[in-house]
Amino acid sequence: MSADSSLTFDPRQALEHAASLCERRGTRLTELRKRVLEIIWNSPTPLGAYAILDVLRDDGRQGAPPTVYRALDFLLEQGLIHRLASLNVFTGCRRPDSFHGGQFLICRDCGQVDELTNPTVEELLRAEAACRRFEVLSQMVEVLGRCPDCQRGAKARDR
Amino acid sequence: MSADSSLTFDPRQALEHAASLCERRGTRLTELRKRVLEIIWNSPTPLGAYAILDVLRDDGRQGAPPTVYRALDFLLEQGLIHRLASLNVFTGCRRPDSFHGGQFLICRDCGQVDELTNPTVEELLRAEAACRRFEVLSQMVEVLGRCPDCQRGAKARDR
DNA sequence: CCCGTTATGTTATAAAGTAACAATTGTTAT
DNA sequence: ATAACAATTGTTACTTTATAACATAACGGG
Repeated sequence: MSADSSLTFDPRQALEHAASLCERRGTRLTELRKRVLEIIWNSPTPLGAYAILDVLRDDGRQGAPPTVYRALDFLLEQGLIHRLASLNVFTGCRRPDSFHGGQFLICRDCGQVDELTNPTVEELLRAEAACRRFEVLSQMVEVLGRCPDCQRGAKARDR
Repeated sequence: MSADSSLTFDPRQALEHAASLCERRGTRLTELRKRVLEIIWNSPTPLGAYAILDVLRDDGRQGAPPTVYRALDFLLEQGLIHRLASLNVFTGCRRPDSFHGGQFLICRDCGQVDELTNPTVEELLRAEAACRRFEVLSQMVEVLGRCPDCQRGAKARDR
């Protein structure tokens, strides 16, 4: 029952956290950027840029792709979201305080994502890079598979 | 000077290896598929689908995007190539015998790629997945950074 | 050789991302 | 306050990446 403040799962909490982080850093979490972050956090599964754009338009706001991509770029720079390259989607970061490479379990069937934070993996990769004199800028780990729910679902259908 | 048969670096060797693998498996490495694999292996850096298509057209062969994507799908299924999701490019697999998730060091500046094969990383991720009852289908690790050459280049330019 | 299967050709279109410039808003210095 | 500058957002147009759908051709076992 730990209230680990370094892990965020609740949209509202994530937004507050993001706001205070940006304030501390002197960067501007504008209305648009905040709204995009909110849209991402409100979604049960990661969203693509155009899905986010659709929600913005439902808001009544005008917008085109660059509107979204610029907001996403900002949020990525601030480490508030991650991009899942294998799916071209974006998901809220649960540990926005410390910059880190993303590690994800991605369900092929339902699209839900679980963010891992295994420091050993990160260190091993850093070590591999170091012994090749390779300078690491970012890491990303994406494990594709099936979540427990979807395994059960598939088994049920098999009967 | 080891002749480690499990590691392929030479295009010709890779093609022969691929051919014998497919024969053993009863899958068909057709002319087109073989040519696409050759194009990928001949390139010093990973290629995008449309770059491959350009080479095919230079060959005089007719072709459209599906031509390439279908060949790539086959090669991916056979584990003969990997896809680098962060760059939308494809690179030859150096260990096509054993199916495995890709682990790559990708140079941001020159685009060159080094394939890692760290079993501990793979095991750690499998363990993380297992304790969450997550069934792993594939893994991908992409470390973005700068290769030694490009670090030197940048430093030289800085002077 | 016939027939079902697999592979390739072809056209069209969807989806993802960016370039370039205009308009607006925020910030700073006077 | 307000001019001047910087940062953000709006807008149009376009590029790159990928797939759907259907036609044609090649292959492989009876």
